[in-house]
Amino acid sequence: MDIRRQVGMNVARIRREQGLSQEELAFRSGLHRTYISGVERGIRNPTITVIQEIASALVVDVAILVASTKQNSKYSGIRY
Amino acid sequence: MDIRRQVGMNVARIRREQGLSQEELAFRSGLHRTYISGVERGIRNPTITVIQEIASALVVDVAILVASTKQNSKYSGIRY
DNA sequence: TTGTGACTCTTAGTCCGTG
DNA sequence: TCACGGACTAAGAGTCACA
Repeated sequence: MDIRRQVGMNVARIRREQGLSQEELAFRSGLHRTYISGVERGIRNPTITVIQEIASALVVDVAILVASTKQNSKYSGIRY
Repeated sequence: MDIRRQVGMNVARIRREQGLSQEELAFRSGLHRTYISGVERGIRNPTITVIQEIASALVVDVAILVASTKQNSKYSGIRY
């Protein structure tokens, strides 16, 4: 599983859970709307600082964004 | 707390726990030794794919490398 | 509201060294 | 064994018009 797709799926899922548009997330994270789009689709290869900014805008830990879907599909199963 | 330092401390700590040199980790991860050095010191801004390669070489999950564990700050009294 | 190609500018990442 | 620097090439950051 490509880590970029994994991060993208997590960002998109959490963003939707919070009822945000890509544009709103872009504004909150200080990134461009099309860049957020690229990250969510897994075609961008973001640096750790960018991921940090997105995580901050979503008010979640960076570890949540890089976690495999299998682990965080149900929060109950997470082991740290 | 700078996420880059956080990742750097985690990489350095886990690498030492496994008794590996920077050069050995560089070889296993397919990255350059000077780059590993920079990541550990927090002066590099690695992409998510690079972090995954390092995580793979250390046989840990990516989430472990980005985790902000309070244990790290007082680990061995290291000053950064 | 989001996807996409095509950019420019900046930095990620390599390779040569030294102390 | 590692920190650190200079110079370099590949790739990411960041933006836009348009679909």
